[in-house]
Amino acid sequence: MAQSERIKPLGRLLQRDFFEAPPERVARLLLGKILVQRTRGRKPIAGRIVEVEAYLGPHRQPADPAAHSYRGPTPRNQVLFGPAGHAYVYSIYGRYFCMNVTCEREGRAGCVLLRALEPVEGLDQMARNRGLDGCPTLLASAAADARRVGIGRELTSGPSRLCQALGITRSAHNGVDLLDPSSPLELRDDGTRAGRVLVTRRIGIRHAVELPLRFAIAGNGCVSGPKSMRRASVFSPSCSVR
DNA sequence: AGGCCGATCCTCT
DNA sequence: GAGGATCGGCCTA
Repeated sequence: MAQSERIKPLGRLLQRDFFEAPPERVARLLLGKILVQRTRGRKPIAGRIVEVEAYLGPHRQPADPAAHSYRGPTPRNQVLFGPAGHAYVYSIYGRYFCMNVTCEREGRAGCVLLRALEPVEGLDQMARNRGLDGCPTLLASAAADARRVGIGRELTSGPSRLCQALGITRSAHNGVDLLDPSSPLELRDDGTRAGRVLVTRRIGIRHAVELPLRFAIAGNGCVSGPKSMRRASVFSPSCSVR
């Protein structure tokens, strides 16, 4: 009974064909899904995906010069050219990691960057992983007030923050299959609908700045970025909120 | 609320 | 040898 109660709220594993589609499509579909991190002998850590960005493979026309795959396969990005539904984890600025989900068939390097989660399970462990456990006030209110107070933003709002909260690293997680029940990282569907979706330009890039490839659950308090990037008017009217 | 800055190191040119 | 899909602290207002 305790087992089924623990597993049920995290839903069922996603299927491969879910990811064998263009990244713009997979990005929207991933909103509301759950990322679960399992470590042997530890309780699972889980968060709901509330913000993502799509990066297009070099086979696309026009190309996406902001994508890591833009100049073709290299040792770092080879996972992107492999099969769909795997984790591409890379290090950035010497201190942090970011996690992507691979899309499309093998040979096509589209992917989706996870930019923010809403904490679902293991909030205390997230706080420890983020180094926030020195603050008793934050820890005490974390579980109950995650949505209202904003501890959720501190924990998992940002591509590197969410990796830190879930203990995701390149050495441990780059290339893992997200659809394998024995994998340390899983993507699951508990039936939650994303609702209205905010569409904007992508954050923090220098090339192809104008493309509307960032997707977030409209109004969700865990979405990252400055306030201007969390409102409905950031991009052209035709693609702001759907 | 928003802007600037430094940390810090791996990857590719 | 340059630069980056970031973050947190500090500043101004």
